[in-house]
Amino acid sequence: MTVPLYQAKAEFFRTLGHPVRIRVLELLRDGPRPVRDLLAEMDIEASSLSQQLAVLRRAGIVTATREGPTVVYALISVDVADLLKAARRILTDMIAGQEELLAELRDTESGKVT
Amino acid sequence: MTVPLYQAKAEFFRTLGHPVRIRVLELLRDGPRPVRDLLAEMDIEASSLSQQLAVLRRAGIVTATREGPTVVYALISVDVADLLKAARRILTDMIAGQEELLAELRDTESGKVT
DNA sequence: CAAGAAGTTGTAGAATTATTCAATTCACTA
DNA sequence: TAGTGAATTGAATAATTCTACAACTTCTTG
Repeated sequence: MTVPLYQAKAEFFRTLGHPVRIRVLELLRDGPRPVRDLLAEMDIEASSLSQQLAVLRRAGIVTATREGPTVVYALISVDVADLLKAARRILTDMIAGQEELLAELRDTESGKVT
Repeated sequence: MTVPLYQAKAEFFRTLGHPVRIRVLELLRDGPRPVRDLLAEMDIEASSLSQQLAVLRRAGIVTATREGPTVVYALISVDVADLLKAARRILTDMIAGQEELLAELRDTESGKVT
């Protein structure tokens, strides 16, 4: 094998590490969509979106197929949806943890020493 | 809320996007471990490892607790393990796909037109 | 207290990524 | 075939992140 798996994994995660790319993947979770559609949900310029789509394409996470004048994107694997779900779970846990911490700090500040 | 969720997600993935950090998380999957232990499995300098541990700490993905002269790291959430598993699934699918493609190319090259 | 082991931090320079805007391709239709 | 909508590409600049090394902190033990 050329690239150790943990390095491939790191590259893969790095590919996901961009707000626009995440949004694209989340939109594609509900099925394939033309670029125009993605663009409509996103308030960025077409070329910026295209740059990010290219990153996802190069990484092999999505596929693009031309249909006449429009290009339709899709996830290569539905497993990507699971991954995003797992990430959300972790994040909500983390945020909940932070809120607890915050609440604790508030209480402490107002005199109650815990 | 301050930061939209998709941005938090992107940051989270970006945090995972480094080979050393991935290895650390994989090692921590089996339970908490002292830095010394991690270091032994990794063939990098202590300071480099420390840098990456700091990234994970700041992101709140791991916790560090001092126990005498050593510092023990642990995952904040076991869900992180699920995430890594999901990632492996996707990657192995992708690699399998590439191999198929490769095989196809090989066949084509040797005369068989598909 | 001095010395050593275990980790962490600061930081400078190199390397990657992001962002933006103009130019380009491709497909369709008047 | 000229024009238009849809999307991509190229390339320059700005911003982040990596890497490596030296200095530093903490704890422990002689």
